[in-house]
Amino acid sequence: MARTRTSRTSGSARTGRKYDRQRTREDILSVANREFARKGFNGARVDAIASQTSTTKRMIYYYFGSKEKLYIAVLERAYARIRQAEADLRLERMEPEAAIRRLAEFTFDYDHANPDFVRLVAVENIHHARHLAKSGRIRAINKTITSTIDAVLRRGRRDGTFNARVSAVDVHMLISALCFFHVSNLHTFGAIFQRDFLSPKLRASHRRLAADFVIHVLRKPQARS
Amino acid sequence: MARTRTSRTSGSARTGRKYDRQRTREDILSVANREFARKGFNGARVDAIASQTSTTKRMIYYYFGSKEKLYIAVLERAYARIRQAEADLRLERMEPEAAIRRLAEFTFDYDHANPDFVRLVAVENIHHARHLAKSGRIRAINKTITSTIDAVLRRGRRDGTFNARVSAVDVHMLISALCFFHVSNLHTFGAIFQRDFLSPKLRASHRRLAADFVIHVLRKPQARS
Amino acid sequence: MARTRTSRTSGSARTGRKYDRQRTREDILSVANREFARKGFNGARVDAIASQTSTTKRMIYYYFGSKEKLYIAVLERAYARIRQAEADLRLERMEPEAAIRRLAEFTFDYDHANPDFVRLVAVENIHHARHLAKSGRIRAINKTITSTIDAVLRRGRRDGTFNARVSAVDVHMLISALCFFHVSNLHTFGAIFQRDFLSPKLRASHRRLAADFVIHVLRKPQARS
Amino acid sequence: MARTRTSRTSGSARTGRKYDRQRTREDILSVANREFARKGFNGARVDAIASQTSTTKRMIYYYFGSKEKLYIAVLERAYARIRQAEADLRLERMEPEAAIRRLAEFTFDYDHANPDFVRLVAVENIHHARHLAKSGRIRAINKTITSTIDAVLRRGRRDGTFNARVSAVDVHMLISALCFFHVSNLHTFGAIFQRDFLSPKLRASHRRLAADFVIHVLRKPQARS
DNA sequence: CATGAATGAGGATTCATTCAT
DNA sequence: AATGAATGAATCCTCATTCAT
Repeated sequence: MARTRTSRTSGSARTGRKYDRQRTREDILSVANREFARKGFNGARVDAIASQTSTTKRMIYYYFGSKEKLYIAVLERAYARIRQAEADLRLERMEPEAAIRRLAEFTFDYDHANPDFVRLVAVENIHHARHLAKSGRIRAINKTITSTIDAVLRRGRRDGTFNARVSAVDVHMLISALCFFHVSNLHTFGAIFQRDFLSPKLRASHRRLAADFVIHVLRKPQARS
Repeated sequence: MARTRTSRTSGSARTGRKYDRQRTREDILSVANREFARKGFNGARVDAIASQTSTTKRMIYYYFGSKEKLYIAVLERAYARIRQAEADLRLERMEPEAAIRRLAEFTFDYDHANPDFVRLVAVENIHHARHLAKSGRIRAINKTITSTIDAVLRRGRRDGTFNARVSAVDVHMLISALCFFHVSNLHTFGAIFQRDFLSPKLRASHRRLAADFVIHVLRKPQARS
Repeated sequence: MARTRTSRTSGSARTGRKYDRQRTREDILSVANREFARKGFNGARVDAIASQTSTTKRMIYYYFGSKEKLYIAVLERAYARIRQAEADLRLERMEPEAAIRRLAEFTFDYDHANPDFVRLVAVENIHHARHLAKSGRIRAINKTITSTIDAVLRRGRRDGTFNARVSAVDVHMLISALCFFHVSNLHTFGAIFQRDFLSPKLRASHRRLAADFVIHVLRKPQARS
Repeated sequence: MARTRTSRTSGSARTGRKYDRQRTREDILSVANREFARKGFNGARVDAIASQTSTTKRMIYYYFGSKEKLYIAVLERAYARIRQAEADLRLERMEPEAAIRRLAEFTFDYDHANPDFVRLVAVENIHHARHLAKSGRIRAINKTITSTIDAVLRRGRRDGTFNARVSAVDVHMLISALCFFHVSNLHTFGAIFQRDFLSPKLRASHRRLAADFVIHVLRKPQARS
């Protein structure tokens, strides 16, 4: 829903649709996402992006204006996607603890299924979130996740499952931390310890650990020092 | 150790040390570490590194051969440093649980005190640890940490404190994951949620959570679901 | 006059004049005149012109064919305007000396009031009048000024006021030279000597000097070396 | 004098002089002067300059940094040259009126002999002297001319030849005005009136006029209104 | 051993113009 | 008659690296 292709009154939309602006944009964004994630902002080549696209380099500038604006558009799309996927979980219908565990597991799975998203965020952190700061849209997009978590936490506190020490942002961060790292640092760990972090067994174990961690932190303290 | 070779035979050493190879190398490495950490491999400029150094760009090539080799040398130095700092902890003298807690807290503190190390590792992951894989030295350097942890775990299992489900690499990874993210993703989180993750209070809380959870995972299971 | 042709036969004229060819053309020409005068031929951007217009870039090409043809049209308009303004002076009704003085003062004032005309002519000279040479119209347009001056000179010679050494083109050139420079070289002089050549006092002085000297040159020689 | 080539301690200077920095710089500046004068700042092509040079485009950037800095260097050189030529006139040794007449004639001749200087100044005026304003050097260079004229004027006033109404900057401007125009507007006048302004006869007449004009303005008023 | 000078190859971006209704 | 969308061909500039003592 939303994103109805060529919803605007373009000449092409009415007729044979030789050019499809939305499809072309999405094509460019998808390729650019991969390139930026794998080479970093500076390592990415506009030429390389163009050649993997059905259009030309000139079109990239026509649609996005500059390498940086393209990069920001890629960031926006990446955040919009994960937040949308989270919204589709319908956490508000679940029991608080089950909801948090589901979110943790989902995050773990999403990060593993979308390593280019993880790397893109890592790239942006290298650059001190300088580009992200320029996009008001990204901040708006990310509003949903904390408010969703917040609602779950509130229910959990009401029914006595959760303690009140941890905020929604904290929970989001704790979940992200464990899930993100397994993907973001996959390569250095692999190279150093020569261990296959993609093995189903290890993944399942880490997935469990991540979920356990958040639940552990959220639970009502029961005689902890 | 081992590095004394060149400095002994250098002509400069005899003539009052106008040029100090080790000092110059270290100067370049230190500056390069910062530049690579803050700009990424491709974003880093050899010119920029040179101009922050007491030597010239030509010397960088003279000493290191290429941008990539310089980068690898920076990586080696960075890993050597953290592993050395860990060795200085003398974990083998502590009680198993205290040792692990100490290691977790140390890692947390080290990552926060050395964000450029964290970023450098992030940068290397962007590049799929391609450069790290080329350096046999780095793998050798990192042997210490797992063997150290392994010894602690063994003692902990012997005295009945720790369970046997978690390996040394697991512990290292868990600790790293819980500490790394707070520094590596500081900027995106800060930009999106406008929260100061450098505040002492928040830092202390995350530090505690990290250490607690590692211990929690290692402890003998006592009726956990 | 003469231009009524197209507007009469245009479809728009019949349908309530949604599009007014003449008005659109004039709009484009006016904006283009400013842009070309301020940026030079190569520095001027068709996009920049379009965006200051009520129409689009496409229309500029539709009406004028190319950047160069637009530029030539701008030149033609600029020359037509000044020659028309001169014709409006009705010099043929004045005494010869008064007529020449009036023309000199008018030229001085016109150049100051229309710096973009002065700059446009300067721009065209940078390009060796290459574009102007292509326009027969411009040559035709400029016929008037010399013939007007010529008539005045003839009267002046007849009544014994003027000598016969100076031609109409000479007078036109002398007047232009004395007036043009103050506007055309305003900026370099200002930047170098930090003096305000737009001050009313200085302007009045230069205006006077210019007019005086033209008369001086034209007058019957009275014992000049 | 001055400009002793390779006076700095360059490696090449000591040996076979394969590369001569000063000569290369001068080569580039000379070609760039022509290109900028004939095409304007925006019309000039760095590629075109390079190909007329004994070096490469890369060297232009190595020596001058950017197209704009090259252009500014060209401007500085152009002003330095004319001011140096003026200094060589030794006006301080002449009678006041002869000195001014000599300066006017020299300026006329210089402008005709160096049309690219005239056009360069015209180009800079198109750009509102924006680049010139960035160069403190140019202002310094131009100090000499006004102080030289000022000394002459002072002598002329003392001996009763000159009136006190006109300043040194005024004189410089009056001289420049008439000489400059004949060169700067050569092409439009030629194209419009199809008259050869380069003919020796016409040139001599204009040269005379220019000198007469300044003297006329400077002379003690003798019964002028 | 040390180094100032030079550079080939490529990189992002712009601009006038045309396509296709 | 009028126009939104698309684009080939430059254009300025940068960067890691090597030359030549």
